[in-house]
Amino acid sequence: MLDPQILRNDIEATAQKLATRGYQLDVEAWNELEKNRKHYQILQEQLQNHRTVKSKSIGQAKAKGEDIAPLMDEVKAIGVQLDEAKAKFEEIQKEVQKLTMYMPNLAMDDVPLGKDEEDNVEVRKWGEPTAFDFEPKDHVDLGVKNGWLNSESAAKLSGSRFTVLSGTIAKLQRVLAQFMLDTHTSQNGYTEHYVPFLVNEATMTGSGQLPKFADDAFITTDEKYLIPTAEVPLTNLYANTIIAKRDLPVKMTAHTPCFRKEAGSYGKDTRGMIRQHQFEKVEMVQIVHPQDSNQALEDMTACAEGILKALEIPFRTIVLCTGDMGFGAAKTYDIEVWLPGEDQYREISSCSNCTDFQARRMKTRYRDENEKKPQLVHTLNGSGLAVGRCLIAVMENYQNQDGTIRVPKVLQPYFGGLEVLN
RNA sequence: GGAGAGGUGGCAGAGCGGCUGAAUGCACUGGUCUUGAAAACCAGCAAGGAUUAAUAGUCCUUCGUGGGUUCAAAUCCCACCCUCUCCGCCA
Repeated sequence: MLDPQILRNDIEATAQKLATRGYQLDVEAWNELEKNRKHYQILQEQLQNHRTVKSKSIGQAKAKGEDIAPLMDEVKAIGVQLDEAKAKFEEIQKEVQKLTMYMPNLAMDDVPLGKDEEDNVEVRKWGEPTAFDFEPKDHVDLGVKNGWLNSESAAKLSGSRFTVLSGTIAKLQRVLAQFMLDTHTSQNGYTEHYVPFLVNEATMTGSGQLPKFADDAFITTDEKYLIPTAEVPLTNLYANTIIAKRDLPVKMTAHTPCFRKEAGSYGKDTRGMIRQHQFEKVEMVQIVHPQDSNQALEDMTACAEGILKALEIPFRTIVLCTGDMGFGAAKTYDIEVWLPGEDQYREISSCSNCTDFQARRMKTRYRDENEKKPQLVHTLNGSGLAVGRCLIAVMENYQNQDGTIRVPKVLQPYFGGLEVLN
């Protein structure tokens, strides 16, 4: 949610900024709505005040043994007016809510302007696309050939966009997640958490998935949502909380499955396990002082990159343009890993600074002795990394001509020294 | 799933129709005392919102959530949610 103050006092500039993100705000209609809001809010509060004052005088009159009948009639009349004003105000508030809850965050000034992924800008590149002296296969061919990967079985069990992993590849995925978690907790200062995979509506709203993206999430019969990312439970751990300034920054990580309907991507990435309804991810979340969020984004992105460097897999990092960023983000870096099977870079991590956008929805604040009131924190989240896609990246980059896969050096201890999977 | 108890400020905990945004204690902040600290004593200390140039003042809201009764609700009624204890079931 945006700061209501800027929507009142700086509507023109805000509308322009929103436009860079593909959100068209009808300024005239907004101003009209805002005018009404102000009128009815003031009216309602005044009537409320009148009633309270009069009601109290009834108590006093009664104590003195005076006749209270005329006073009671008067208060009753105020009550009727109040109910009317209240109803009107609530109606307006609902409209305001409807607009503000669907407005994306504002982009930071250094985010490149653009319409879609075509306008994203590469900021750095690590390594060169892996060279092979044979024609590299993609993860599907490698997986099916070795009995590691089976989408027919998954379809039988569940439907499309699911995969069954078997044998050493199933273990490789587990090991990758563990390696990531170990790295973030022992080297990067994150605290590991185990969190619920089903959350309530308030939690999904706090981090921005609802109400706008209801169609992307799986909902259970008792109104719980399957988490689309661990960002949701991790960030909301601090919903409705005032954090002491000395406890910032909070750095959390978790390994969870993620569930997504992929409603908007029919026919896209249907081959293999690039885009699934269920996938594993290690997530990083930071809650920081507003002054520190820019630096925290750089640090977090470096932590995600660090995993790929340790695995020795080539990647590049891009900064998303205004039009391609997610709803709650003010600035986002995507890390794209090289996939020989596709002969292109594919997203494996997305690290975002959400500034105070989620904090305002969640009411997450920090207390500074120098400030009179608690202030909103900034929140950040980033994949560190998408485990399923990382599995693909290892398979494709570490493949041998005979279809076996070499184990990256840093993972070998997890396999008891094993160097090749077959 | 069944029975019972309960949800009040950062925490603990009173209040059970108007004088209660809420006693008291702890924690926290400032001060007195002290070489310094502790103790003691004094003072302060909820959040959100509207208005406003204002972090000045004024006003509104909030005692789990949502409804209801009433001139007036933390306090009475109803529904729901959550927590705890016991029983049942179960990895």
